[in-house]
Amino acid sequence: MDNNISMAVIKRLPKYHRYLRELLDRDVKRISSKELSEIIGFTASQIRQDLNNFGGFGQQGYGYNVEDLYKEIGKILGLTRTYRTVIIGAGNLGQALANYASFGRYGFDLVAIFDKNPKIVGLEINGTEVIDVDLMKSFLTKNNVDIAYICTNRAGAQEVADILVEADVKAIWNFAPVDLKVDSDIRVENVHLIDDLLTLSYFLKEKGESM
Amino acid sequence: MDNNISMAVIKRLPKYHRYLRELLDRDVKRISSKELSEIIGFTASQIRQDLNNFGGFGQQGYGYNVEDLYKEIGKILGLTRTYRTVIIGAGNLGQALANYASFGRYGFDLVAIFDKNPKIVGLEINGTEVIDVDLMKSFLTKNNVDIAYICTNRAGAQEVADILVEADVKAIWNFAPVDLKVDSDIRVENVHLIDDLLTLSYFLKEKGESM
DNA sequence: CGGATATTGCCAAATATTTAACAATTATGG
DNA sequence: CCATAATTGTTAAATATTTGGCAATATCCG
Repeated sequence: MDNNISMAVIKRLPKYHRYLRELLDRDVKRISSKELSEIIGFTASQIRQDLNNFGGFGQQGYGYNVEDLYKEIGKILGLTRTYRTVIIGAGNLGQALANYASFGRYGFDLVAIFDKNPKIVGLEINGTEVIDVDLMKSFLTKNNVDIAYICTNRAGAQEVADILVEADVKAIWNFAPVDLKVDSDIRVENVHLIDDLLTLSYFLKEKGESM
Repeated sequence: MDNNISMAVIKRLPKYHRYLRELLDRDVKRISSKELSEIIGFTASQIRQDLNNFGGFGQQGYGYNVEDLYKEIGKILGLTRTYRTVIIGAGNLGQALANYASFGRYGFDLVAIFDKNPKIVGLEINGTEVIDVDLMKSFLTKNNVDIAYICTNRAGAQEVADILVEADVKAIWNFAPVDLKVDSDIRVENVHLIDDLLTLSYFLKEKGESM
């Protein structure tokens, strides 16, 4: 249906979703591309163009119905169903993600956490059990898992990814500081937190300080 | 000096830095744009064009000296000095960031962690003391701080940001799920982790599953 | 040490993305 | 119920980004 939508547009959709949610919470019923433009920071033209990739959700002379648009974007983003997720690596980051309640609110259900540290295996983190990573493959084949969050260190990440691919997990959200190489029909989002810091320092270096 | 470099280029620099580091670790002395292209996934032409925004680092018939190029990109990214950083909010994410050793390796030194929870105030996390957030402003004015990582919840983030601006912090790395509004001469990177998940679900919804 | 080969830096062409403009349509207020 | 104002969807123009092509120059090897 909606193919050849540019990545630039897709990456803006979550932001629309977020701002519409906020408007909804403030009981705003309607909004024009011009008003939305002022709060979201895109041009009105871009907003109209973006939305029109998916359909004519607005009405001339009126604008967009906030609730309808929110729901439509939710549909486009695939938020009409739930996703089964697992975390691999229960270190600081893995635990932080496990405790992040928001993900659940969007329909991303955490069904298991895997770790190799025997001191952690068996514990519960935010209601989800930590399982020995050696049991991961058998768990994954028995339980249909959609998304895996890789929170291992650099060394373990590729090996984990290979198992995930074999077990037919659909998508990987990778926090290990390496770009994973996987079969092309599995979706991967690599997060390199350090990259953001380097962007900041790029801009900071000029504004000097202690030079 | 190097102004009007496009954001697209700047956002690719950390990736060059990362791959060059890896080549350096593998003792690779020289690399051509063509070879680099194969491992990093950009076109050779783009690599040459990107690098030429900052100077002619290569040599015809030879390619690029890995070590030199790594150092040059480090300079461009501002990695020739250290940056004083603080974390606000010692919840799961704040603690995860505090424990992330890599940041220190790049020269981002954590000098304080702030929290309002009296049970946590006074503790040390990875060698850095947790200080009552009420003392933050006075701390910031006494200690020159470059970058603040906001790891509070949504509600507290904007208030914290206002204090940071007043105390003349140079940059903010914001993990609270809100787009901060700040004075334009302070650099802000907003991280919305949930956005990545929504991008994944966007692509997953088509490939159906439990449909 | 010279010719064949490799490879950059740069410019131009091709694509992609964003912005502007406006006709068509709808709401709104008297 | 009509005239005015608002606002979309869409097309075209303007920008930005990426890719291709190639002269200039350096390496490499016999």
